[in-house]
Amino acid sequence: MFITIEDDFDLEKIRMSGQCFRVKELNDRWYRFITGNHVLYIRKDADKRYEVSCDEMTFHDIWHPYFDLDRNYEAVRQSVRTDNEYILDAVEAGKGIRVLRQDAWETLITFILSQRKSIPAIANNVETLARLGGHLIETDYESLFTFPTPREFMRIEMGMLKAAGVGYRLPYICDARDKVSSGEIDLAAMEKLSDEGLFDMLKTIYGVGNKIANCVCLYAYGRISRVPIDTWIRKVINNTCEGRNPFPGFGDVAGVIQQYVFYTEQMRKRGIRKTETEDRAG
DNA sequence: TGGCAGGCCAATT
DNA sequence: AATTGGCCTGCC
Repeated sequence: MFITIEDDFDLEKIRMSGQCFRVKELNDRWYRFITGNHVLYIRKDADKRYEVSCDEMTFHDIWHPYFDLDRNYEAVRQSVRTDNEYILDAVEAGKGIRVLRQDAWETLITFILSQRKSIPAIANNVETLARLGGHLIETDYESLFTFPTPREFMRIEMGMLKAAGVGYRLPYICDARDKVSSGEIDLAAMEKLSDEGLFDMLKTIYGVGNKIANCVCLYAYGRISRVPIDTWIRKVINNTCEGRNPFPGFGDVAGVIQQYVFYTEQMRKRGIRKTETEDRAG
């Protein structure tokens, strides 16, 4: 099936924007996304035109909200008022990124795991958990494992969980698992909380601090005013804003601006690393 | 080979 | 309120 997307939409930038750890670039410019029991294969066909592997109803119900397609990102970009050249450049460089609306449970566990880990290490971890506790789904092209639901997660034996390479985060993910399973944390009901209420509730989980709570607010609940401040964003604040956090100035879309900046830093880091490798080889 | 990675908690001042 | 050490493990 073919669809039209008028607004900013760049699959490669979305993949590299660091929100999601199971996106994969396949052959022939196809991209694969996974959420819950759903798998999407998608590729750009022409300007604003995309080929997708699902039917119209599934796209409308699952992927349209996943890609946050009701929001006008062009308008978000144009709302930016700043004299910070770095941020203006980052907004332009990040054009095409969407802040994905991912499954809250998977986002919670994934970002708990993310602390002091490299992106490849996180991705490997998530795949390991999927194999351990998820269930097999067959697409037309491959078979793969879903991320384990809370119920499935409860069935993973402690020994296996320890061996999954989660390290000192083990008690953190166990606390998240237990609070969600018992209903003490109701991820679905938290949808109706205010941004602050949601943030505070997430922080009651052992191992969830400001950064990770904001990640879940932003990447699972679409709270695009939230700005997770990690080492990269901190570095930008220190280097280009003399330590003064500029993000509150972007108001209710600050989280989107943060995503453009984060993406820019990732690209810069990769560029430097590539150069270093080439230098070493040469 | 070992330093370091998308933080957090707890113990100190 | 602000600062600091320690933490599991795997990737480059």
